[in-house]
Order: sequence, then C-alpha cells, then structure tokens
Amino acid sequence: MKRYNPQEIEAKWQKVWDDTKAFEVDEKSSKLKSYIAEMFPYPSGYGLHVGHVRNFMIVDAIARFYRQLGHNVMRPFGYDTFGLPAENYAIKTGLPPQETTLTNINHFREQFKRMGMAVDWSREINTSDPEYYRWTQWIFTRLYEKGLAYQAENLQWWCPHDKTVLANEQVEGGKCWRCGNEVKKKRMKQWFFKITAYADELLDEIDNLDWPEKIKTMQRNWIGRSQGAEIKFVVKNTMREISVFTTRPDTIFGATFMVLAPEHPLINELVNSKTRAAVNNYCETAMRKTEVERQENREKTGVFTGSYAINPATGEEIPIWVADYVLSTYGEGAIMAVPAHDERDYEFATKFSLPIKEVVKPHFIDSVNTPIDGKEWKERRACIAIVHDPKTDKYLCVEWLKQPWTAFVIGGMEPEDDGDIIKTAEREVHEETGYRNLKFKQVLPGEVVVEFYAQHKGINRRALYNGVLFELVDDERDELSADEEATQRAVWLNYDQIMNEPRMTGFKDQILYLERALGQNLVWTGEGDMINSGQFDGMESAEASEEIVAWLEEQGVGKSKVTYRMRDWLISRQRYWGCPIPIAYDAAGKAHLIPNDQLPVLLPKITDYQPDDSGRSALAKDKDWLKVTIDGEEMTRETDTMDGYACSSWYLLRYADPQNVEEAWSKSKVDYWNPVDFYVGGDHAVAHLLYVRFWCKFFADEGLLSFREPVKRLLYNGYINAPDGKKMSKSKGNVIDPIDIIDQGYGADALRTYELFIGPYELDAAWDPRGIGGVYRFLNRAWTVVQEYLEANEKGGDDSAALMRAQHSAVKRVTEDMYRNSFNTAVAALMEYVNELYKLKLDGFNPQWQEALEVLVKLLAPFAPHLACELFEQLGHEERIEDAGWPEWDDKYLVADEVELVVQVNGKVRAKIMMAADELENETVVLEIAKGQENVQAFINGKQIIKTIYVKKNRLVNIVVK
RNA sequence: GGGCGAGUGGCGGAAUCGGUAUACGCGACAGACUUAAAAUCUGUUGGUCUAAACAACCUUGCGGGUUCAAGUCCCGCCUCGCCUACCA
Repeated sequence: MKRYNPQEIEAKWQKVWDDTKAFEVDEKSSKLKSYIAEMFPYPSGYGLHVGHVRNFMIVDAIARFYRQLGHNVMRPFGYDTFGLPAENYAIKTGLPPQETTLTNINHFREQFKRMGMAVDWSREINTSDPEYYRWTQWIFTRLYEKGLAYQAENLQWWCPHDKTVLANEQVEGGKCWRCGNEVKKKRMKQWFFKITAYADELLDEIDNLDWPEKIKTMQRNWIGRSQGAEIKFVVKNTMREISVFTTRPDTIFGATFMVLAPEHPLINELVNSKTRAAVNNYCETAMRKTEVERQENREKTGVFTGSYAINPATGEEIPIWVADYVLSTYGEGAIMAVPAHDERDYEFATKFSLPIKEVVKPHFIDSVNTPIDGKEWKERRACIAIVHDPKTDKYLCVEWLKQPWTAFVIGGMEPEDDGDIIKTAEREVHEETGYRNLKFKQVLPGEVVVEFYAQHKGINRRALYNGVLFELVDDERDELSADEEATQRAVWLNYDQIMNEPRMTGFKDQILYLERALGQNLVWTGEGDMINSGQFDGMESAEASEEIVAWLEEQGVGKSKVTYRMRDWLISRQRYWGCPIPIAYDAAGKAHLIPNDQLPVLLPKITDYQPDDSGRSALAKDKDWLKVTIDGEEMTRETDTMDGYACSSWYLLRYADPQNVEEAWSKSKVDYWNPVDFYVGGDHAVAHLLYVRFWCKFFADEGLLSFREPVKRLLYNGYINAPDGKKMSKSKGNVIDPIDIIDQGYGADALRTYELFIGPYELDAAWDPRGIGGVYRFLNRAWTVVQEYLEANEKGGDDSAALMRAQHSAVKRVTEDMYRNSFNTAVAALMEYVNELYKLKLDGFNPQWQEALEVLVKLLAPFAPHLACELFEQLGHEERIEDAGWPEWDDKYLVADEVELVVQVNGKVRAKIMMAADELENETVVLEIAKGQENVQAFINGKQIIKTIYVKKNRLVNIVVK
C-alpha cells in the first residue's frame, strides 16, 4: 500500500495550483462573490512563525469552503512593507530597504506557498511599490483639498530612540509601540488627518457592525464621546475668559475653584509677581515629566496662580490653580472644580484646603436588592437602609420600600448569630407577623421622620434617609429590649461590624450612603436632587443639567457641547522608509500640494538613513531631492513621510483592482468585490480598524465608493503562543517555524489542520508539540481508509445504513460548524467520521463507499487541501476538488432504527433503554416502558407520581415523584 | 478605579434552543504486531466506594434562586486574562 507522504503530494499540488493559476478570479462571474482576506503582514526578515500563521489558515479554510460552495472567491495577499524594522536594518547594514524588502517578500511568498494557500497571486500588493504609494499620495491630496489633511503645531509624542513623532494610538502605556522606550512631549509642526470629522459616524455605525463585541467596545471607548457643556469663566478684573468643558453642568453652583493644565496658554497672564516663579517652576517640572512618571505619582500637586475667576452661576470669586491632573489635551485643558462631586477635585480641595460645597443630594436609590420573598416581592422596589443610634454609635439595618414610606426591620444580628439577615426578613414578611411597621412620614421635602408602630414605640433612634441621618420621634428608651417582638433578633452593630459583615456585601449603595452620612466619604458623583443651587433647588440633577445649560446659554456664557477622547490622526513621521508626503513649501514657507501629474513623489535612494533630533527625516540630507519646481516656482519638499497606517488604510480596495495605472481603483471593480466579507486578524483593534473605516467614509463622501463600511465581518483571532504560554518572539528564542514543522514530515496539511483544531479561533492557545502528531495520525488514517478501498478488488456487500448515517451526519456537522466558524469542532467531526469508517470495516468495492469517501475528501479540502486533492484524484476524478462542490446531507439518513431512551426520576438519570425508533411516537407506551424498568421502579415504588414529562426530540422521560 | 471576556478531567477543549456533562484530540495505562524500538492497530481512562463490576453518591470557580430538568437562565461573590486609565 502506498504510504501517506505529505512532502511528495504537497509539492505536486502546489505546483499544479501555481501552473494553472488555480485561484485567480475576476468579476465576470454570475456566482455570488466572496472577498476574504487577512490583515496583510509586515514581511520581517525573520520570516513567519506558527503564531503568525493561524489567521492565514483561517482565511484559507473559509476561502476554500466558500469556493466549494460555489462562490466566486477572491482571496488576495499582500505586504505592508513600509516601517521602522526595515529602516533600522538599513541603518545597521547599509542595505537599502527597497532591496531587503523585496528579499523578505520573496521569502514570505515562498513560505506562504508551502502552506498551500489558495491565493490569487495576480493581486499581490506591496505598499512600498511606487505604483502603490503614488495612490496613497493621491489620497493625501484629496484629503488635503477637503481640509481633512492639515498641519498644526502642537505638543506631540516624540520617541527619542526612533527620533520620530507617534500617533496617540502608537503610544502604549507611555512607551513607543515599536522600540518600547519612553516617549516625550515635543512641540512640533506636524501633519494630521482629521478623523474627528467622522467621530460621530464612526461611533454610531459601530452598532451595525458584525464584529466581535470586544473590538466594538474598544472602538467606542477610544472615540469616547462625552455629552456636556462648555462654560466660560471670566477672570476677575480682566476681560479674559477661561473656557472649561464639563459633563456635569448641574454641579456648577458647587464649583469652588478652577484648575488649568500646566500647558494652558493663559497661565502667563494669570500669574503675578508673587506667584510667577512658583507657577513657572511647577509648569516646567510637570511638562518635563514623561507620561509614565505622571502615571506613577497620582498624588495631587498644584499651585495657585494668584488670580480669581467669577463663577457665572453664583457670582462668587473662585481661585484659579494650576495642576497636572488636568490634561491639556482633553476638553479645554481647564476645569471648573467641584470637589463635592468629583473625587479628583475632592482630593485636591482637601489637600489644599479649598472650600467644598455640596449641590447634589443623592436621593434614595430604587435599585432592587435581594428579592425578599420570591416573585411577588421582586416586583416591589425595595432597598436597605441603616438606622444609626448616636448614643451607642450602632446601626440597625432596615429594609425599605420606596412607596409608601414604610420599612421592615430585617436585620440586626449578633455577630455569632448565623441566621441570615435576608432569611430573617423573608420569614417575618412572609408570615405577615405585622412588624413591618416602621413608618416614615415625610415632613419636609426630602426629609423623613421614622415612627415605630406599637411594638416599637418609644425608641429613640435616627434613620438614615437620603443620605442624611434623621432623629426618630420618641425618646424614651435607649436600648431595644430582647423581648420586643420586632427587634428580638436585632442587635445594634457599630460601623466596623457593618462594614465587615460579609452578608452586607450586596448593599454597596447603602454602605456608600452610610459612609457619606458619617463623613467617611463625602464625594457623591451620582445623580440626585439639587440643593444650594438657587432657583434649581429641588430639581432632579439630570433635569437641572439641561436647565442650567439653557440658563447659561441665555447669558451667553455657556453652551452644550460634545467632546471626544479621540484626537486627530497624526501622520507625520520623521523617518526615511515611508510614503513621502506630497507637499512642498514655497519661499514664504507656505505649503503646496505636489500636482497629480508629478506623482508619485519617489523616495530617493540615499546612503545615510540615520535619523537625528532635528525633527526632519533623513530625506532632508538629499539636497537634490529637496528641490522641486511647481508651476515654475522653485520649492522645497516636505521631508516627513506618512505613518504606515496610511498605506494600510486603503489596500482592501486596491486588491479589487491592483494593476490599475489610471486610478487608485475602478469603482465598478470595487463595487463588485467590496466590502470585504471576511476580514481576519488578531491585532490593530483600534488603530488600523478605525482608520480603514474613516477612509472608507471619506471615499464614500468623495463619490469614490458606494458603501460606508469597509468590512462586513471581522474575525478577531487569538494568538498561538509558545508551549510555555508566552508570546513567541525571536528575542525570547521560543519561535517555532512553520516550515520546520512541515519539513519534519508532518506536512502543511497537518500544520493547517492542527492550527484550526487547537481550540476556538478567537481564543489564545499554546502550541503543543505533541498535538500535531494527533492530527497527523488523523490525516494518515484518512489516507489509509481510501487506500484500502482502492485496493479492495472484490465487490462489496449491501448498502449499510450505518455508513449512510455516518456520512450524512459528518456533512451536517462539518457544514454547520464551518458556517459558524467553529473550525475545531469541524475537525473533530471529521475525525469521528474517519473513526467510524474504520469501525465499519470496508467490505469491498461498492458505489456507496465510493460516495462516502468522496464526501470525506471534499469535507477535508478546506483543512488539508493537498491530501484532499490527491485522494480525489486517486478516487478517479480529473476535475479539481475546489470545483467539485460541497456535499449535502439529508436528514432522513440521520434517523437510526434503534434509539436510546433516557429515563430520569426527579431529574436524575436512572435508566437508558434501547428501543425501536417508531416506538417513540406513542407517549403512553414510552412511559409504560420507562416505568417498567427495574432501576426506575426502585426509585418510584411506594411514591406518588406527581407528573411525567416526555421530551420526544431528546428521547427523554422525566418522572417526578414525591 | 472603569470596561470587556473567561473559569468544565492530568492537559487543549466539546455540549448550537434549558433536556444523557466531560465529544474530539493529547497524555497515561494495558494488549496485539516486532529480536527490539519506532510506526500502526485494539481496548481502558472525571472522582468517592470496590479486588473488579453493577448500583449508589459527588462533580462544570463559590453562595443563593427559578425550573419537572441548570455548565447553559436570574441575583450576589471570588479568581484569572485582556483592554483602558487623573477624559472633567
């Protein structure tokens, strides 16, 4: 028998695919189109490792599956080649990145082909190819003409190691995403793309994306829209105004000081001779700090400027401070500080003894806590209050109903008492014993007096309501006596006992109120009723928010405003190896676009790639290149290059029309192929995936596209880590090379199948060097079962229902799993199918086995395409398996003659009975048989059968007895 | 601090609608073949109890709840992971 030899058959079929251009497609097809792509890789000099390649495997399995289903599948590939590693390599070796990049691409392509990828190689893209980047530059000019590419001087993230600025998205925890060194702020004139112009659409459209929730949340957080107000504060004795942004305009009456970020431009004008030195000193120190240093020390610091502002709501003078807890980059770089309702302001106010003024009083929460008595009580909104006895400094827990103002004593417990606080309440309420008789009378708005009913009369206690302690009315006794019905289980607890009582853990909000009332925690950041706020007193804070903004607007000192956390996209890079920005400056320093007929602006070949601190890229050293003539005027070129993310923001469109020299893409081709049906990757959750969406919307506005979202479905795959669970990396030396695995004899098919079998695609997994052996064994068994069939020379026996069932069940399972991207269970189903074929024992040549094996091979093709092609050919087909279709199943073959009935008594399995399938139809008979079982009898004998449940579809009987 | 996930055998994991928990694979153990090893094939493999089997009981992070029935639904908690972080 011929042995399974992956090396041999893989080389054979890879050559066939290459020679016949097996996966090249065009848009002249009546089939349904599917466009399936991975996030294209950066072709590093190290090549691929098994961690990288998983998303290629996923894409390939999906692409081959849809191809077999009869779709017109485009599965392109490309390389994201601009970027630092190639340039750093050039600095080190002097080899031009243009050359090393091509070497790397060739290496990648080689590796890629050895994995048997079903790629349309006519669509290969390389972003550093001038034929590609001329269009990146052309897009820049379109953005520039629409005012969406602009220059601004600002403080920017600067990586002192890589000598370039970075976008916010590229600063990770205060460090450069490439080299890991701490970044600094540097004031520079830089190019931006105005992504914020699309902030609302980018945010709102997230809801409609068929993307993983995780990514959608990250994008929402990144965009970070806050609805609030911009309010102007006049600086006392000047005409100056300071604008602040706040999401809580309702708290303006509580604004007792202002704080400016150290970078705030007005600071110089606010200081006086006494404060100038200290303020300057503080600002300089703050601005020298790196992001990491600022994060490390959260202790509030700050200095008083010497100036005062007028609170537009109260007319009061409030001091203006400078502190680094206010960020220059968010909102207006200045805040109105409301220490009573903002924890940071509170901290600051406490530290510097600034006034704290409460303006929002929390009202009773109506969140439902623990249900007291099942459903009935769930409907009623209740919560826990804690009654404080000032004389003994102890507390009583009270269950509190919102309407009417009654409450139940539910608590109070001895520390030793293991009766549950909730249980107690349940029992008492349930039994209607009548001591739910704490009664609360509302005497003033928001205030309540608590009266005890008969049993409780005469107790002087105070109740906590609306976060305030109230006296109970009577004052006769200090202690509750044990024989008093209502309180026989109630014991006064002191504060610490309550806080440490594990059964109080559900009452977080109540504890918060308690803390507040006791002065332990004075900051209330939630909603509530307005106090100390003039005409707004008594209003709900949410309502007051709108009213106050309207009121401020009338006086021209405020307006409602939306602020985003997302900033514009900084795209200048002071590096050589990137797409040149198509701009030149005239003698006056004014920027001009390089005209379209002078594109592309080619990257010149240079010899000294070393960047420096000048803030200009190494391109500045090429004096000839710098000179350019536009409309007869001599100008100097921009030396910055574009962020690599610019190049990758439109490649998904270029794949549809990669050879076009007339335009970036032809609209008709893109309209045919795009948007992408499946986009697969495990990185770039915000940056790339946000930029792609941004540009798509811009192109749509320009009439270049007829859709506004570029990616229909995103699969975000997990990583494959090293066997020790750590990320694979060259520096850690734990890299596993896929080509090594292939060459060890396992072959590409085993590698592919294993990477999909290892676990759900969206979760991380650790590479198990033994795991691939199991998959290889499985493929080997598939091979063997076909060989045995081919070598059988006798005519076989009758049709076997078991074989039909195995076949149709495998088709159903694999197909359904493929549709829901559950690749690991699809492989498991295939393994079971092969195991069954083994067990069924081939009895010779017959058409049924032929079909069963052809089905196996077709199902196998997305995972192990070489093996599938080879076996398909061996089974006598000249037709290529990609075009041989996807098998279908018929449910009628899935029904077995004999089925297993499960009999439960009180939900526990007591017997399993084999019975004829048609017997299931008659419920009476089924129940009869079920009850007749010996082991079932043992559990129902002498007991009363309350009811029986028969679930036919699950072949299950449950007998309930008492 | 905030947000989002996850928690099931020795391990990776399965259970799609609430209906037989532990599919499939790895590992381990036993056997066949072999001079031997590898490869291959055939069994066994959650725990307690047991010499073994049957039966019983326990078991999906913990505590409650709903249900005839809960890994799955509800409430509360714990742990781990990822993201984010002085965003006003």
